[in-house]
Amino acid sequence: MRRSRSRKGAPGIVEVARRAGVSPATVSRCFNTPDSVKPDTRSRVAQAAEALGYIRNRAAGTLHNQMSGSVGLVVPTIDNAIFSELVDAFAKQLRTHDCTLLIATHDYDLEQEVAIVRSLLERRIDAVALVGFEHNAVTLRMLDTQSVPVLSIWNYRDNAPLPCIGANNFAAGEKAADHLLALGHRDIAFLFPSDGSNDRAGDRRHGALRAAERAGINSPASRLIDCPYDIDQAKARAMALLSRDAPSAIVAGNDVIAQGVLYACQALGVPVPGRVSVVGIGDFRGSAAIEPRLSTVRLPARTIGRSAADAIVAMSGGNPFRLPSRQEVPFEWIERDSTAPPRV
Amino acid sequence: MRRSRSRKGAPGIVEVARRAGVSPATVSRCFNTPDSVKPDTRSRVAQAAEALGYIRNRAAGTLHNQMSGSVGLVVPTIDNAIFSELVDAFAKQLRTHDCTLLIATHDYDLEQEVAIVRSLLERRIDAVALVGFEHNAVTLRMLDTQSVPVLSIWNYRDNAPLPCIGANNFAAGEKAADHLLALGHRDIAFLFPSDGSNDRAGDRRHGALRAAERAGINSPASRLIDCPYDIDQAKARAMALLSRDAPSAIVAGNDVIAQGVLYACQALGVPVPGRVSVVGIGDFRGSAAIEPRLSTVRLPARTIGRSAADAIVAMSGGNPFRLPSRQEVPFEWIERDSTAPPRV
DNA sequence: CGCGAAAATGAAAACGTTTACATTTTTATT
DNA sequence: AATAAAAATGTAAACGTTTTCATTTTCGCG
Repeated sequence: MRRSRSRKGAPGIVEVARRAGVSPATVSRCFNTPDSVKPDTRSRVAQAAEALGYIRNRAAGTLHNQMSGSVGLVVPTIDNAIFSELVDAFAKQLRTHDCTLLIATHDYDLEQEVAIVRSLLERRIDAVALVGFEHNAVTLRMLDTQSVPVLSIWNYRDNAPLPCIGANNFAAGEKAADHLLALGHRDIAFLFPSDGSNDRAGDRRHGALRAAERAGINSPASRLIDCPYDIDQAKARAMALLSRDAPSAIVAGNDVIAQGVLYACQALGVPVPGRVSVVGIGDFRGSAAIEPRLSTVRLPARTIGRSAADAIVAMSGGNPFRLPSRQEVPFEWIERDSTAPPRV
Repeated sequence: MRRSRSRKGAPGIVEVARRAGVSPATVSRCFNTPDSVKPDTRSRVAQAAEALGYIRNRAAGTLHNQMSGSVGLVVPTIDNAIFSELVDAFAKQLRTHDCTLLIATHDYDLEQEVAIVRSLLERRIDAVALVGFEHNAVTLRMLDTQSVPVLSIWNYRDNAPLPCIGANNFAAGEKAADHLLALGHRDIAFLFPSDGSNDRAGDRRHGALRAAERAGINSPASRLIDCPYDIDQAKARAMALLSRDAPSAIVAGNDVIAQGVLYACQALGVPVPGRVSVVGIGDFRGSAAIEPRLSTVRLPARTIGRSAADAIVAMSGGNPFRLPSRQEVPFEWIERDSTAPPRV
């Protein structure tokens, strides 16, 4: 029994070259710089490649010129409406650049992230996109040592420590709270995850709280509720809150939480927006369909995903101008039916 | 200005070898077969690698032995609760095997799938997982020529044309309908996507219809409604249906559709399950929280994802026993609050 | 101590491309 | 038609590992 050798009998560039009656170099050029080969030769090569079922081996090229044509994407999770839209858009746009996507998730565990990034680096990805700004120092150092461009996606800050493309989560949080305040609400509860490694949630929460303060409201601890991005837990937390001492309005850390809150209201027979107003952040799939239709801050996940893909391809081109140092993608307030002035 | 050369100054295996005072071969062995090197040497090497910040280049290894340590996963989309759980579990389990995931989506377009698989093959993935059984012949031929193992995931059939791991979607459809029939419903509407390339949905639909037939019900065309896996569209379709001529029960092609149906009922003030019973298929995140809590057939996405990851790693080991020819993962009927006997 | 076997290591040849450079062919210009 | 310049192609040397085979070191045991 021999070793695994040439993938069974799959032909290489030299077989194609032989069949087309040219040198391997010419075949290579047909794929990489087609304009540099005579149309006639080109078609002979194409025909030979087709006949042989040739599929080039990018690993060989990668070895030679350090470009793999793949980029890495590291997200906390995709098992959640939060990121799936972003990832989907990113993946699709990447394909238009003939670039493949290596993806990995770490469940908000930054230790895992280190291992993941190392693994991506071993595969010589051309660039990597990470969600948010909170990262292990080791992660960042490795990336730097290997001089692999990094792009932080999803969140945006004026003073971001990394090139980034995303929405201003602080402002989004402000916006959500401001809407409620403008309607006249004074007793507002905030349901946000507190996870320290989640800077997006942190920014939103700070933004919302800042808005409340600005309006002269000092929220007691009982109005600041810790809640993960999980619909079941959100529903449970909201039911506890509502059956004890319902506020007149609730700001949810994202639409998943808002959805849980809405279900809690239904379960308890609390009218929305009659008795309680609810705002979300994100505008996920389904937020426009839920009853009552959810008022929320739309974070343009697809736009971010697409721009990020374009940017990362540009960055990985070895381009010295690591282009989009920072790009803020605007969000939008979407008013629907889950908010109204407080009962007097 | 030179070409891109050795990634800036990132050290290679020979630098590590020099620093540790051993040959490159020994360094290589430290990573691949640590037991074959003396503990003392091993630690010297580890130390040198650490000091230099060495990250091995798998492309080089791939070139040599045809194993990349990456597998491909091709799904229609991840922008949807349907697959995100599956993909997430698959990705996580793969990491436990120190294997990376190349992912791509084709939006139910089998032409795209061909291009995607070619692109994955160029990166020399060790195996590839595809969703379902419907694939372009070219796709399958390429895979065969390159002798790359394929695993079909998500759906299961006794006579599947490919090794597969998944749930029996036909039986799941039967189960959903049977529950309604057992409750005494005779006027049932079916909301399913009809997309020809979606064998999972097709199987479910056939299963549900078969169950109805078996009960002596011959559903008129007006009860067979075409509906994509999209919550907004499902809601719209359901509103049209309910406001015209409401059936006593609805089988939804999956939980996303069911969710839309439930929202439609709320929007119209149709009591569930009082006036209309609704069953879903899938048991997605949120189906247990929605009001009324959705009765559904739980398809164990995470279990499938995990098993599929294990299986594909086993298959890519060059193992001649392409192990799990077919593996059926059982589903489970989850009865909650959206179903009841018909009003008399 | 010495011997043979086993374990650890080293030397060097792959692996399948890409690309700088050399060479040949084509084209444009006179 | 001759020639210079441009375009097309070929030659061969990388790229950074892994692995076979050969060599050296270590070990067990008489």
